[in-house]
Formats: sequence, C-alpha cells, structure tokens
Amino acid sequence: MILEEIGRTRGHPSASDVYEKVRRRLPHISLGTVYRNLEVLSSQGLISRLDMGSGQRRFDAVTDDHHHIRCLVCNRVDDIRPSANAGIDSIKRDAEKIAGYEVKGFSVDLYGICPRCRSGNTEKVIRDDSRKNNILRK
Amino acid sequence: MILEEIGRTRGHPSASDVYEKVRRRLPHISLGTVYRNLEVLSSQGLISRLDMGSGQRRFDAVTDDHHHIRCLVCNRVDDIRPSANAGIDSIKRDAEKIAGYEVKGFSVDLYGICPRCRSGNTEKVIRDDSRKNNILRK
DNA sequence: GTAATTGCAAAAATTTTGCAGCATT
DNA sequence: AATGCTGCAAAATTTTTGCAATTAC
Repeated sequence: MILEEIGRTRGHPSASDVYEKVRRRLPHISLGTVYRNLEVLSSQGLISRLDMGSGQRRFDAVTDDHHHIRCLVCNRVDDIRPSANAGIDSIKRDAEKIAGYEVKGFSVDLYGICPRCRSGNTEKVIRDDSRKNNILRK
Repeated sequence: MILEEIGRTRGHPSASDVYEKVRRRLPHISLGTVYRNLEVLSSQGLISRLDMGSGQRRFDAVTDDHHHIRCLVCNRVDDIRPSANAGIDSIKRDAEKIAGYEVKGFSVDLYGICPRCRSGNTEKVIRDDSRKNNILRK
C-alpha cells in the first residue's frame, strides 16, 4: 500500500508525505513502519531515494534513469527526462579509472527556480507540506 | 577560520567534522556558530554543500565544477574531475525547455564501492567519525 | 508454532533558533 | 550607542530502534 501511494503521486514525497497519504487508508499505521518499508522498497529497487538537500529525503516510484531538478524557492522536485544520456558514461568511466570505485549508480540533480516561482509567487516555502511551519523565512 | 579548515581538508567534512577541526584552534566555538557560518559561506559561494544522503550534509571548499562519488560502504566522498563535461549542458537545456526552470546549478553524484572497501576492509561504517556509534550494522 | 511485521514510544542524530552578552565599528 | 556575532541551551525536525503484541505462513 505504501508502494501504491508513492506510485500514485506525481511528485516526490517525503517519508511523512507518504505517511499522511497511507494513513488515509490505514489510519493506525505508524511512521516507523513507513520508514521501515521505504527502506525495504528502496533496497529492493522498487523505489528510489532522492537526497537533494531540502532537509528531508524524498522518494520516487519511477526508478528508470532520469534526472531531477529542485526549486530553490519552493522546494518542489520535478523530473527531467534527458533527450540524450551522453556524458554520464564517461563520468562513470572516470570514477572507475581515476578513483578506483566500482560504480553502482548515479544521480544528476539540478537546482533552479521553477516557473511558478519565477512568476510572482514569491512566497518562500522552506519545507514540505508535512511540516508545521511551512511558509516562513521573511 | 572555518573556511580555512575546510580548505585544508582534502575530504568533504560534515558540520560536526568542521566543528571538531575548528575547535582545536578555537576551543570555545559552538556548533551553532559553525552551522551559521557554513550557511553564510555557502550562500556566498565560497564553499558548496553536498547532499548525498549519507545522513549529513557535507561541505566542500572546492567550488569549481566537479562531481562526487560516495562509497556505499564507508561513506567516504571523493571527487571526480571529468575529462569532459559533456552532456550536462544538454540536460540543463532540457530542464529549461521542458520544465521551464531557470537553472542555477547542478550536481552529478555517483555511488559505488571504493577501492579500500573492495579489498577486504569490509567494516560497515555507517556514519562519519563525529557520530557516537560509528561502526555498526551487523 | 515460528518467524516476520507492526505500533508505540523513546532515543538518536542533525540542524535551527531565541536570547543575553560580547565584540566591532 | 548601534549593530552584528557568538556561546549556550533548547527546540525543531528527521530518522532509527527496542520491545511487546499482532499477524502471517
């Protein structure tokens, strides 16, 4: 059910976003269980974890190769499906040759200002919807 | 002095790593001050923040374009200086055209197993040195 | 009946912040 | 004197975990 709810979301929910969503169907579920299952799902590759520095980890049901961009103002995260994946392979090779790593995965994250925030919506949303103090910072 | 200490480190210290380092020279400095200054420094572009999901944010004194790779076992973070930066520009363009973002920055992060951990050193270091329980997880 | 999973609560870990005092100009 | 920074401590936030109870097989 956790997997279902993540899949149903277009966005990139945090653990507590997932908790809120699932709780509508399983009112007695606990946050600990959500965390434990997110861990299992991501270690099985059924979801992926995003760490883009908005304060919380995000989760993504779409696990095929694509990139992410986070709005520096409102913290929303969107997908980028690149027309060509060029370049990454050469970076991987560099990591293997130069640093001696066995590369297991990668992520390409961009930061910027989303269209919504560029056009006047200048409220600074620091955290996601699950936080208590949401719209703040001047 | 915080900036100096980050610059002196080859690695990618966390806030509390920085705190420990600076404390050797300013024994009375507080962790809050370290956080506040890391924030200032990074907002001025003098250092950069890394969010690679090892549990803590890392900081990097080297702010020119390069990529990072984190060892999934020991959590060390190394630099990758790609021979060519190919591909990123096209991803940026995609973000701007498709998602309508104004792109401010990007990061390319890889994950894998570092040489040290590949060759026998199989201790699982979950957190960095500043944590209390460092070597754990089975 | 055994093993796995859960809820609950507490702990742990990281980051932020209020405030009084110290420093700087 | 006014402003800004700091130390300290507490709070806020996110994530993990111990354990008894429940559920699944």
